[in-house]
Amino acid sequence: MATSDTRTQLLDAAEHLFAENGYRGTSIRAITRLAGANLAAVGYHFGSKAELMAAVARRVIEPINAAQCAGLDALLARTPDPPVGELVEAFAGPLFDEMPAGDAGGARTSRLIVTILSDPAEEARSWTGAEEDSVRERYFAAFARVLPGLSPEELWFRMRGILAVTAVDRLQAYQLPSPGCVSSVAGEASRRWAITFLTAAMSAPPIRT
Amino acid sequence: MATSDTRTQLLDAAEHLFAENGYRGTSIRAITRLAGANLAAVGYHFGSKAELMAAVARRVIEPINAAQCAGLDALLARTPDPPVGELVEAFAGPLFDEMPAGDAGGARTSRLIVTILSDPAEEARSWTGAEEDSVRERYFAAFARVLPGLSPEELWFRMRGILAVTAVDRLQAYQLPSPGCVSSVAGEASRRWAITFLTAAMSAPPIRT
DNA sequence: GTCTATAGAACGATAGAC
DNA sequence: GTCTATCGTTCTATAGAC
Repeated sequence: MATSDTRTQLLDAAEHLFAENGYRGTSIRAITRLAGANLAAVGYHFGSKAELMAAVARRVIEPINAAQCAGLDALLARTPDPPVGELVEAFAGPLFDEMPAGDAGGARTSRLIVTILSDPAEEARSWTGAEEDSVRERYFAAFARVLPGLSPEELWFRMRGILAVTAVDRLQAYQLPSPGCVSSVAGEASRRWAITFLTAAMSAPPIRT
Repeated sequence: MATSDTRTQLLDAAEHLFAENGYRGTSIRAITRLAGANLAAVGYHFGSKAELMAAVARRVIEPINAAQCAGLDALLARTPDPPVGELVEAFAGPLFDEMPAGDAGGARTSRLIVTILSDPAEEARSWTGAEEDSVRERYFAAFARVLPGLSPEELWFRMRGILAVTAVDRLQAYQLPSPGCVSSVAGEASRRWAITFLTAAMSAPPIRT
């Protein structure tokens, strides 16, 4: 791999800094400094700062997508009507699992995903692709089948609720001061809390329209 | 009020642009241009861009806080153990209500709140104050009373879930492409969906530790 | 209280030597 | 594939006239 260990170093550094400071809060100068590379390296390897961010987003999102997809396949192979809780777990679980790349992982990756989903920069519109959309549509169909009373609109609202709770979880833990009696949270407990919380929420009776 | 209609114009313009483009994505040049004011006006009236944002945040958050507070008072005046659903409504409802300032309101205000809560800029740490913390602690105590089986940590997780679902709702609606069969969402329906979703979630049995 | 003018710093991108 | 050097832009903040 003489062909660019630099490329990977840049991806690692960018993932770290974009998660920490957001897209606009991160300069290519800071990225190349952390990566031990030259200022011009981003332009050479990725073309621009926006394309570097797109590559970072792809690398983080791909394993999550694959796990969501595999989980749904495994579930539907057993039965066409899985319990709501197992659907929730297959959909939300991968968002809590450790990411292969990066060091401390968890919290920072969560923050990166929130950045990808919510950064107001115009460039952000191209950070996610058609694959994520198709996975979400497959889950949408599966949920619709086991929750037949829900209108498509309310079901879509609930699925966005899953994303909100899982993606924002650690971000808000990081920013909001908690009441004195609350000790710091363990990652694995947080995963089970989320599945419980969201399974009950998804199973709520539909609104009468 | 010869003494500065400009001040209000700046607040309105800043609220609009910060919600649309985030803190770093908004320049004081854009703010003063939209406000019809001079470039130096921000420095004169607020001291700096960061202090302007703090003022914007205060103006948006204050009525929400007051409504949350009043709702809890009214509830506890009736009974010390209100139903979970009414606690959820008193806590989350104000986040859905129209804001007095600003024009089109709803969706943009939601995005502004997400910016306030999640902007990675270091300045953002001072955008919320002690009052919001104390309101959250009062709700925390009320929820703890009617949901006695929950550990403080799991309860705190669930309260952050409420904030995540309500605050992120319209933001994600704005950014994620929805499945084809989902038509665009009405604001008032979204409020009832959220209360239903969150009441069921808060009422879920606790995790065995 | 409003304006012009500018200081001073940071940024993304790239041309061209090696 | 890596580096230096720099161009052109944009930003916040502020000094000083009115």
